[in-house]
Amino acid sequence: MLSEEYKRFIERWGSLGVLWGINRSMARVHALLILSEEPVGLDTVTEELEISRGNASMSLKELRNWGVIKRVSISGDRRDFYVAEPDTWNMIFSIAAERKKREFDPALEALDNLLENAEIEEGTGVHERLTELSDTMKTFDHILKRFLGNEKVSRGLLEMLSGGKSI
Amino acid sequence: MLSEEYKRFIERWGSLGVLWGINRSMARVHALLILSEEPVGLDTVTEELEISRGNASMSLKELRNWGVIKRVSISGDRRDFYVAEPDTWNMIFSIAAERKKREFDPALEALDNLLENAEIEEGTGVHERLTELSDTMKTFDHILKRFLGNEKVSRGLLEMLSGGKSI
DNA sequence: ACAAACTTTCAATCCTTTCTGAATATACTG
DNA sequence: CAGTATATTCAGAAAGGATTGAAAGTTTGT
Repeated sequence: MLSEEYKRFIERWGSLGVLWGINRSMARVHALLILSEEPVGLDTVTEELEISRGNASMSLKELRNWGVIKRVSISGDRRDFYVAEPDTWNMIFSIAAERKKREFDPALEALDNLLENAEIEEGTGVHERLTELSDTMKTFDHILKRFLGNEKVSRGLLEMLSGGKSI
Repeated sequence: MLSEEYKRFIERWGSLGVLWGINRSMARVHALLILSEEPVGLDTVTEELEISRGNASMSLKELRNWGVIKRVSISGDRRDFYVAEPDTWNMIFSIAAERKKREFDPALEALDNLLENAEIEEGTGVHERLTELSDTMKTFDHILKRFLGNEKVSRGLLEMLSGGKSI
């Protein structure tokens, strides 16, 4: 049984989930796992959050796809249990990587597609703007890839940067 | 009158908009401005995109809030016209800053709120995880602030990083 | 092989968000 | 200042997504 404060947090996290492109249920389930001392099973999720089994099951699956929770087994129990990803950097990187894949990559692709297929006259403002946008996004992409691709390196960089050294 | 290829792009950008937390109409309007050689007025938007005036007006307003389009005036014409932000780095930074504000900041706030109000016993796994998550997010926040706060510095860094130097 | 647990699917329903269009406000012109 | 062009707002309609619950399917452990 959850305290009022915990419940409030779960609801708040859930509302935020909508802004994040994951849905309310998923975010609530995630919050529940973050707040749970013990691994959590499907039944607990449905009971505490008052959502259907189907919804709970799907949400857990999606959260696993995002890499922010993990399945664990408890010996002597046949059921599946879940815990939030314990490494918070991992969690943040997983989210960032997943969102890049879903939101950024397709946009860049759409743009390059357009540049290839629509025969936009060179020298026009539109052509110039689109190529510039594509270039800028590619640079961004490049940086994100490096950043998210090599965890250890990134952490080092992050810690260094956050440590007060001027960029 | 837009070519088929342009129309396809606009629709594609619109679908992506949904993933981005801005809605389809806003994203379509944005795409239209990106593709337009000339400044675009409200009427053009409603006609090309076949949306209501109200929707077009709201979308333009929101896009201005995001800082990805600008209002311009054409002498001799009383109406308002709009163009896409011409500086693509600016555009990307605006989007990043806006999204941080909407998605990241409230999450961090919710977390710190919880830590303050719910008296979670120190030494428990939950307490440890929550403080660690908060710390990690604060580091992230710090970096993002620096990065987005000083445009010139960031650009320099970006260009340097993308220029092949190993991190 | 059986049973317990979990997953998937899907139509019906509920809830949210988006869009419309008329009403309202604002700005410009002569 | 009256009249007209333009822009914005907002209540209600429409569309779109999420959730449920039940049924069918799958996996796992004994």
